Amino acid sequence: MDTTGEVGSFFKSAFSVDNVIFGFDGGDLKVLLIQRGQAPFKDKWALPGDLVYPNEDLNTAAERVLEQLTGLRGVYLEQVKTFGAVNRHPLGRVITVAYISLIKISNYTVTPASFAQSAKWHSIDEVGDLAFDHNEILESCLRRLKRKVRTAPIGFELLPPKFTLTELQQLYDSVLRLPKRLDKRNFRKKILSMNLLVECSEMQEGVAHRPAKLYQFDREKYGQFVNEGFIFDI
Amino acid sequence: MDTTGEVGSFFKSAFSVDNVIFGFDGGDLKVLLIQRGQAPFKDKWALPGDLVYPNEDLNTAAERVLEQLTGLRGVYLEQVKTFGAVNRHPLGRVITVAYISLIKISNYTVTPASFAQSAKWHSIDEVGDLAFDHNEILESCLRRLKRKVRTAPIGFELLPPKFTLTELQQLYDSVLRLPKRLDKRNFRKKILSMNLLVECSEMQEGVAHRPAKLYQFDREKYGQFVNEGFIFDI
DNA sequence: CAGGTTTGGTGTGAAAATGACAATAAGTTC
DNA sequence: GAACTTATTGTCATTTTCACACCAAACCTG
Repeated sequence: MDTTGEVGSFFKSAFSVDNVIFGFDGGDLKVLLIQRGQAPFKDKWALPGDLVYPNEDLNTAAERVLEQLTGLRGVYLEQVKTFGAVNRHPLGRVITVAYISLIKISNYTVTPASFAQSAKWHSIDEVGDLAFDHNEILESCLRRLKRKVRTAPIGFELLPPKFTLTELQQLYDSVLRLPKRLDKRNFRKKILSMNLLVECSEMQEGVAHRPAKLYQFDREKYGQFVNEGFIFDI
Repeated sequence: MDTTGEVGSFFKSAFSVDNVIFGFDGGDLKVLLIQRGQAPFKDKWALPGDLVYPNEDLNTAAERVLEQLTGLRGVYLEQVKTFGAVNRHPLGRVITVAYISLIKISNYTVTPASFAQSAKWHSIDEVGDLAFDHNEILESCLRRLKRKVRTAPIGFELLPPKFTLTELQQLYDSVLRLPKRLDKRNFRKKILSMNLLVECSEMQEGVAHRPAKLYQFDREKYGQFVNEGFIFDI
């Protein structure tokens, strides 16, 4: 970083964070979008985001945006990419840092923050034209999610603490969208062989068929295994 | 992105790009660092970087920094991560977008830009204390390189157009730093089985032992294969 | 030019991982 | 209890991975 000369003349820009909030409800992968209440792009759907406060870290800003919208704290958050095309924002030079967050959709109760006219879950392939360059941002984040879900145990962030193996597989199927769905027997073999899931004593309830066993992801064990060189891979 | 209220009050920040320029000379993996000529951090080694011009895209800025320093254009460039801790820059709020570039070290001839007192290749593990948060940035970029070199054919960007299989393997060994070096026979089998290398008619020259065959990476074939679903993996 | 030195180049077999495949079990509903 | 729905489980063929050692070809030296 160089600071020769008139640094001051450069301080005419702002930066924002935009948050691609993913959720999963057993069917499709979903994104939480807000409908803009003001110009520019009034009434268009957009990613939740905000300008970063002058004395606020980037991650903090992303956490804040998420909390204002959902009331949730301490959820999975990952910086993905920064978008800085000169004219991406009509009101000035604003670059934006895109984040992914993964939340358990059942924990979410509508809390539209003041800046959102309304917020709604959209199926990942029923997202229309978004404000700004948000379609591009969403694309990038989705690609990142697809890669990362196979190399790190982050899929569990989208499921309730206790889940069935079928639910877990459905999650992978919806995120990855492979030409062929995963094979049930092979999937179970693989995920169980990692020894990262612990069987709960309880069973699934309220279903009109044979109830499945519930499992939990063992975060501690995962930490140990990683230290021993284990690499998550599905 | 929200723009309610006094947008103007936020436009007091600047952003920069910092470029982690990797090179390989047959021995260690190297990074190109500059020694700062001014405060802050005068005389400290730092990543080459610069503030982004008001009407300049981020990628363009990264390309510019690279060209000013090395005279090279059109080389591999990848955005890695954005660093925005509030106090990372002593002179104001400056967030920086970190890029990796990979260059063929032999193409590089010292062209210290006006902003650099001097520029020098440093072995990746002989990098001392850097200015700003540049050690952290370098760490991130190195991690990214280690991952990416195994999942995309970017290693070739660090080698001359024609190279021997031994050189290629040495490159992987230096980048990955695995507990055990790669097995020569297995490595050659794997890389050749991808059908991405074409044998040149020429041989290695100027070595005091049996000269090796030279190979070239076939970028076109790689493009085709990717379209057919091929995934590079070493 | 012969012998020594250095790196280049090559194949096999055991073990592990992958991937395709279908029948029975345990509940629910009517 | 009959029909329905989803849960649960194992085998085998194929492919991939990984460990491992020797001869060949060129150069250098004396």
